Amino acid sequence: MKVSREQMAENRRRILEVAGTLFKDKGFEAVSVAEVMKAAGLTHGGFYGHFRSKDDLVAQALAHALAADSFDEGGFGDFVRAYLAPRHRDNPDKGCPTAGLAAAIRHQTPAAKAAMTEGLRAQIARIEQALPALPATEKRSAAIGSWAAMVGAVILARAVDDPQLSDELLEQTRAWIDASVS
Amino acid sequence: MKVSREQMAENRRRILEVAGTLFKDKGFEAVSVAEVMKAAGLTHGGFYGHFRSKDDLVAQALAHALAADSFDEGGFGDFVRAYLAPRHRDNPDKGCPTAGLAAAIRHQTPAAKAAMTEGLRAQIARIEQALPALPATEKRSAAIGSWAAMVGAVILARAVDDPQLSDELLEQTRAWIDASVS
DNA sequence: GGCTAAATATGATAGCCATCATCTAAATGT
DNA sequence: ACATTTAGATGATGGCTATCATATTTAGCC
Repeated sequence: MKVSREQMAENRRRILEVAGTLFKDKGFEAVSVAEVMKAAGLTHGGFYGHFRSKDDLVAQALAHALAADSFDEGGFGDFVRAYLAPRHRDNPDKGCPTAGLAAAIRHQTPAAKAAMTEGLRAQIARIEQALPALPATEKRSAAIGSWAAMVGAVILARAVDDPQLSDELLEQTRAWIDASVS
Repeated sequence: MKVSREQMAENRRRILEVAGTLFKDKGFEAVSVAEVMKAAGLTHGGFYGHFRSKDDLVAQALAHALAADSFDEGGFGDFVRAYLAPRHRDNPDKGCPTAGLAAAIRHQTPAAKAAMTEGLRAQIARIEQALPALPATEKRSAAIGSWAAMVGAVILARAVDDPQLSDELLEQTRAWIDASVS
């Protein structure tokens, strides 16, 4: 049945939202179009009214998720602490799309790569802003280096079986960033 | 047709090897059992004589790849330079299995996670060995932090569309690690 | 209020893939 | 040399999934 314009717009937004969390949780390939639609409260048929293909959904959901991704107030130290926390590690679906999806982008379409590139650029800029005062050259490398370390640490912490080692990865990476930034 | 014991052992080794490079190149899900067997010079039928399932292959290929992963001579500085090089970024199939596969481990079986855990432990120990003299506490966090940064930087550099930004990610991460370790 | 277009639902279709069954032929042990 | 065992080849099968065709219902417009 047809729905109102706003309904449709909200359906679309919900599809993007739900797709983002599902993708972060299970990966692009492990989530079917039908699953996304069902999670959005719809059936699979309407999908191609909203998106040209699953690849199109992937690219748009990624752009959507990365756009929402921002600094939740607080300074750089708070951000690092929250990012490298067990709570973040243990909830990929609610967490950073870069940590959850960056590695999979390599196998996606150019549009998805473009979205990731923009998201990354923005994130580096945000970190540069938030970083304690430093000479410009050092600031750039501190922003990039610490962001790489944060993303890498969360990915590794999620890949590991042993909770103790996993905790240590987060904690030591935090210590290392703290030490390097001050 | 039956082959000699050694033939079979070598076939098995080749399957593991080839599976490792294919997985690193295209991801676990994008590589079919038949494709692995074909790349190893066999047909798909014999597969289940060697492995219980594709998941079993994944776990064993991962363990195999991580075991081969070692320090190619040289000190810590040389290692970081080679790891954060365009050559490494551009050849995932020949590169570090951690950078290529760590993020996908989260969706794999417990056996695969165990293999990754062991590989990671060994790698951290190797870095601790290679690291310039430092107090023990700092050494541990430097090993973990720099490894997280290296893995994260390569993953991000591979996810990005813009070659200039990608190069910068590698270069600045290297600079940041250099600065932090000395 | 009725007409039309559009959003979603229902119901195929076709391709891919992991796994299994069966066959073939060569290696191994006697 | 022969019998037996077994690695690998060939050829299904069943399940899943992206995508498309068609039907239905209702919003948006006159």
